[in-house]
Amino acid sequence: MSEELSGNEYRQQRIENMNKLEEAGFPAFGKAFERTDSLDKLHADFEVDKIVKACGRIVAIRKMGKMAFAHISDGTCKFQLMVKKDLIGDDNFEAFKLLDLGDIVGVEGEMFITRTEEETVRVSSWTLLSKALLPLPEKFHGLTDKETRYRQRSLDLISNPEVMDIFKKRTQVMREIRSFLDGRGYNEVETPMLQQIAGGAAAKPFMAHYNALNVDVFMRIAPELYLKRLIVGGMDRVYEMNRNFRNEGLDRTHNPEFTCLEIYQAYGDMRTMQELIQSMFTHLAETIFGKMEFEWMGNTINLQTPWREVPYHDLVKEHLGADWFDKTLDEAKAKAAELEVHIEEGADFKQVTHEIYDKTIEGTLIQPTFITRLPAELVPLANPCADNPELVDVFELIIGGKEIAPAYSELNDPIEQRKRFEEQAAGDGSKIDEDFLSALEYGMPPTGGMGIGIDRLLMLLTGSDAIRDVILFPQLKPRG
RNA sequence: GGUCCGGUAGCUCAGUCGGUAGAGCAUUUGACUUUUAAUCAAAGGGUCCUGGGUUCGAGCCCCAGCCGGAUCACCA
Repeated sequence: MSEELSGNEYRQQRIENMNKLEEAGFPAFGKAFERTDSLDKLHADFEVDKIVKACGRIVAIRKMGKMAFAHISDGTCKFQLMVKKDLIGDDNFEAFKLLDLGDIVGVEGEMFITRTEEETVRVSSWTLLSKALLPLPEKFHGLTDKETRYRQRSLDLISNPEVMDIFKKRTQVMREIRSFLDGRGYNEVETPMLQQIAGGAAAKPFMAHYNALNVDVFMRIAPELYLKRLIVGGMDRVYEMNRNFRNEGLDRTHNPEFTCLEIYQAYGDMRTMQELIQSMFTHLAETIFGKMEFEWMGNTINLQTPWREVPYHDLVKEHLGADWFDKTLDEAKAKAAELEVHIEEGADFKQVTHEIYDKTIEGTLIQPTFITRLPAELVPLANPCADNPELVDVFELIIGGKEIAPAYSELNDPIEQRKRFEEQAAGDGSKIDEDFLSALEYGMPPTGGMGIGIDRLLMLLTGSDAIRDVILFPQLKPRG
């Protein structure tokens, strides 16, 4: 309440200024303005004495007796304006002095360079495009309160250029991913977000009700089972990059809706995906960021390929000793206790090993690393390795100690697939996607598939520590 | 969910031992034709997150709650 009341004082003053401006012949909310170019382009094509039309939000203003300087910003960059009373006349100058920080204006004038060597527009006429009734955050420190930044992203974008930059990078990355994949012959497709069976992953779904059919539907947790139907149908290379929804916790690396890129390639396998992701990531790093080294969460990460590849068992032996897989269950549990890793009742040797891996090994893999040949129990939807049916032909890509992308040589045996679904569903037949299974029974070619968490990739590329810094409108609790 | 940290002017932040609520920017008024965190002079602006409690007296201490952050746990 207090902020609204005192906010109203600022608002009241601005409304008074607005009324005075309107009396002086400056309507507060103008029409479309045909500018010569955006402010970054005006700087790029700067020419002394060139007459230009520019527009933007006033982010700084220095008024003097008979002249004034201001900076406008349009989200690309800033540009300085100079307004002189003798050039634009008394009335226009007095009206200009009624402008407030945050107002959006359009100006016309010739470009020149000031004594302090700043490219500037000498204003010959100006128009008010939109009056700002509320004050902007402070110019020097900007807006730093994280809660306000996430809740009022407009303000965040206005006052923090580095935030604008991150989201422009996000746009570029997504565009470049599409053009990279399109160039390699992959088809972008859209599959259902509303699904009657939420398959393709193990996660709690969001639910909704579809009135027209009178059925409950789920927001998808993964597009996987639909993309594989397309592989069966003969779309040999498909991808989808869009939102998944998971009704689970929310923290620094999890948002309930997140963007995932899933790629499938018929007649390929996990190796196909391994080549693809290395080429794609280095391409993004080079073309958009112009570098291969990224600072992320206190580490320097080098994306130079080829990336390290290590079979799961070798990695475990590296950290836990060459004789690890000769140990007994009790010895393994003792080691877990020593490492302060909590083990559930009834865990077997493989589960103990994986728990230790999860808690103490994965986080140490800072440089890009493919973990391959995982135990089949850990990965239910992958084909076994040719030389060992207990292992599956997959990789998990770890960067900065975080899982960035899993890839599989996809399971295409419908009988085995049904068996695994039945184990997963634990007796609840309504959870088994029969339609998908019958698609598989028509025959799915050997297929390589991969999922990439786009938000986490962007965290890495932009050096962001929190997923909320790469999602424009992150989920927050309603204000109390 | 556990633990720890935070919430004070529009914004960024101070606030000592429990004793009249502070600064910078922003705002208002005045001066100022090359400023750029403009400068100079003056002024106004507060439900100290909410609700209880202790006390003669609470921004400060205690309890409960709300929101945010960090971290651990859970969760493919």
